[in-house]
Amino acid sequence: MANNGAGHIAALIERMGRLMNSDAHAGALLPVQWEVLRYLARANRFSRTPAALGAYLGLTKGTVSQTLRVLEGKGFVCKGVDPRDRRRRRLSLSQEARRLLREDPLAETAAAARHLSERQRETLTGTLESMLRVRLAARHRQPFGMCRDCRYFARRHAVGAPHYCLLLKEPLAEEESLAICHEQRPVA
Amino acid sequence: MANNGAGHIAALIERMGRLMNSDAHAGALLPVQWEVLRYLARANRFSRTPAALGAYLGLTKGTVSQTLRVLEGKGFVCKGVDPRDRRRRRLSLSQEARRLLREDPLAETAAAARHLSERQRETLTGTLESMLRVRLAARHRQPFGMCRDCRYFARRHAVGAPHYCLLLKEPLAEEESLAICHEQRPVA
DNA sequence: ACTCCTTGGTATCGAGTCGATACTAATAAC
DNA sequence: GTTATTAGTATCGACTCGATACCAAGGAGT
Repeated sequence: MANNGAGHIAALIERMGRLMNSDAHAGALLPVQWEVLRYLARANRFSRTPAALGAYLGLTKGTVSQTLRVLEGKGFVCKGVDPRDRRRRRLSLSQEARRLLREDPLAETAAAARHLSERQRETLTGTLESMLRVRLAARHRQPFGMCRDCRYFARRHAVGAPHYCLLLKEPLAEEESLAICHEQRPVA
Repeated sequence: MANNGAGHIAALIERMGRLMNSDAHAGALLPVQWEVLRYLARANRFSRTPAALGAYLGLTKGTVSQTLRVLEGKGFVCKGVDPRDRRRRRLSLSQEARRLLREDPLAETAAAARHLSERQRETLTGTLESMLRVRLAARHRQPFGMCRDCRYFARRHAVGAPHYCLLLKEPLAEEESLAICHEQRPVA
């Protein structure tokens, strides 16, 4: 079961997750609702859709639809329609949601990480990223990595825009190259 | 916000937690129900009570009561009464629950940890434990550490029993010294 | 064109979490 | 012996969550 401490590591992460879940009941939001807001704040415009959100959080589309309805009712999320594909909805955060994110309870966990040494933080980041990659691959889930680390990212390709996406054939702002993307495929 | 990568670490752990939550919808149980079973499997007899469970999971007593009622209805948990304090209930797992725990979805995460090197696992364990300690202390929460690492643990103290608890004044079996305890206070 | 199929999203249902509040019973403090 | 305090339950309302059924828009093949 817990051979080589692998089980212990899983238990530690789970306990941490529980604690964060307990933190996330703070304020006017529930844990998943915080996660939705965080995702929408970090995702680029192609990825701010119910489907991508569901893939990121590992939820069925029904659940996503319901949760978005609640957040829309609270005035944190707005839904528009994608002009290129009128089935898709484009999600965006309200100003109130952005204000709320400045009191994100995730900061409590970040504060605990700040007690580690610089070197410990670097190692921890690398190790967690490695575990996450393994886990996501095993579940055939998209990595949702950063746009500029993608094989379809072309730096300074278009005229009039800093960068360009070769997959979606759209110009990219500098800021967007740092956002996470639904379609991201890491460079081979 | 994400200074020194501390925010990134928090985001990684949260993402991991989400993934595990998604895993934990497997089988006949819900994520929290799995956590209840895991706790009851790891806690010593003094700690298998609704109050200790609530403290461990960070839930209010009402929620714990409700969740236990569901698990009792499914035949995974039994409730008895503590003869020393008839307000307390003593929880125990059924054989069926123990069988179920052999298919614990947490094993998926443990498998991902097994992809790390021995050295990486040791470092990760230490770092996570350190973060957890900081976080628990900040929330004034009990550590729920192992019985034998407690200041009230007396090795080979009693006659007829391997060990002894100086706080509760009860003999302890060898096996129990490895269980987690509600009252545990690490050695100074 | 026209069907067939896939994809993106919604509506509704039932089980269950979760905090809040109000309650009961057993113990502890004085 | 009265008065806290503590352990647990009961009930309520908001919400998550998967499952199922459904609808609309786009795509593929003929």
